[in-house]
Amino acid sequence: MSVQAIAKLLGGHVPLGRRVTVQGWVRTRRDSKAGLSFVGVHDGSSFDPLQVIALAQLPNYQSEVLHLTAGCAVRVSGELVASAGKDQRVELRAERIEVVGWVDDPETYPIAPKAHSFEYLRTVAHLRPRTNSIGAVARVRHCLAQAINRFFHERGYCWVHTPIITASDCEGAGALFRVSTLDLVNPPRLPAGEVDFSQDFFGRETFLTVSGQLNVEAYCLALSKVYTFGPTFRAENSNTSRHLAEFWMVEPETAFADLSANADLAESLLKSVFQALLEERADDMAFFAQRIDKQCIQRLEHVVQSSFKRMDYSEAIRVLERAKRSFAFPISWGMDLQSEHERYLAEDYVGGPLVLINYPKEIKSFYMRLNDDGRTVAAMDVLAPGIGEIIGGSQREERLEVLDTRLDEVGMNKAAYNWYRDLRRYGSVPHAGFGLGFERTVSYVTGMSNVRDVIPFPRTPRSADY
RNA sequence: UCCCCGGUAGCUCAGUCGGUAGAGCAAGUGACUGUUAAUCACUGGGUCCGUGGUUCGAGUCCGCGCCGGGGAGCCA
Repeated sequence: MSVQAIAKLLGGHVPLGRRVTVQGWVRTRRDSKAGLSFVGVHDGSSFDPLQVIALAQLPNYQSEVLHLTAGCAVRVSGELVASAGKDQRVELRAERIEVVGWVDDPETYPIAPKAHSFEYLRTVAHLRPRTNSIGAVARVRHCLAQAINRFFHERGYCWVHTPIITASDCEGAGALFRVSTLDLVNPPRLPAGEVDFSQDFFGRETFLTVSGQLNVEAYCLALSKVYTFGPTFRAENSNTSRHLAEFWMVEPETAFADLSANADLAESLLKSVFQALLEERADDMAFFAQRIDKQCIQRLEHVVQSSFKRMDYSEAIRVLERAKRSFAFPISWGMDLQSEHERYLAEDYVGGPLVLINYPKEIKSFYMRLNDDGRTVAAMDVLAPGIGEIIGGSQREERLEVLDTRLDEVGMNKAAYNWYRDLRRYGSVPHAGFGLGFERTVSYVTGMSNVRDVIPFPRTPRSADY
């Protein structure tokens, strides 16, 4: 008897009357004095559990089946039949139920068949994937990751595995996690007293990467279309529903592309993966729409159908200055937008995703291409209603002299960027790219309001359990 | 890091004026039933976050600390 994924059985891919085996964990058990029990079995392959009919004639009915509780692991063999109940099309009429693993103490099993707060579930991160919500998030996350890789692959982009350990802070700012094998208590020191990193593992100071961008640019100027998709680390003391110390980021980089092409790519990427999600995970999305965020499906459908509004930073400032409502932080040209401004633009003024472009150079990174006006750079942020900045990117400065001037202006050490500057000396071409926050994307599509609940094991300040 | 709010049963929470604690859900037992967040009855279940203080007496008031949530900043 073949082992089948429950998704296959519920999806109608196995004919009625077939004898099959399923393996999974008990979600619920309901007993009927008519001489049978209903056991909801879940294996993670789909949102819905499979209803198993356990007749009292089973040899272990009294001794075991009647003691099954949420979380017990079972292997069930039987015949797939049409269901007499109304909430499912098929069910499994058990001929044999083997209890593979019991739950020690049902009273204290952390995942009771009841509603739990997400705050609580974070404290049992090793068991929370057994819940409806977190299980659905895991499948959605996988679906999006696959869709992203497929999107780029189909367009000729090469997935580049940029390093996790890096020697330079590629943004020139932001806190990094140090990577070191030195003795923290008694490190080797130079005569002047500073720590002697030449004796460290790599012979120099190293950190966990805050972005794969600089490295992927090197591959972009050889393979033309590339992207990274991997973990990223920021040691910022950020305590919000949108920040993690370890998160995943997608960073495409396209040679011979300008800012407009970059924005086009961002837009078609989001549309493509949202479309894939709606098609492939309708079961999980229906759950999110029912229990988490009523708008989530129509929001995605709207994004897929509409075209993203593009707006110059300067125009956005004019819009904000004209806005009828008042802001806690007044805004004027040259200032970075506050969350309230971004929210107003995306949620109230546009009512959908918005691409803001051409920011003042002073508030953006050194590698962004200087526009002809001399005071703005070819930067772009994609703002999504409800989540804020979901994508940040730019056309890169491909002119060495201009790049050097910018490095000097921000007071960065040019020598540390020699290999990056080399790219501008040897066959430099215009190129552009962006970073898509993967957790923010999962959060946006599911309506899960905290990114800590859309990554399997969240890392945040003072929290790295599990 | 800053500003607010919170920490009481396995979970979600209530707890009045300071007088040693209660509900719902979950769990256990029983009844009932092709059930499906089943229903009904009964039962068990407490380091009131920690620490110091005020008081005859602290879940309750005060100080400090820890943890969590919302917002802000940083950003993806």
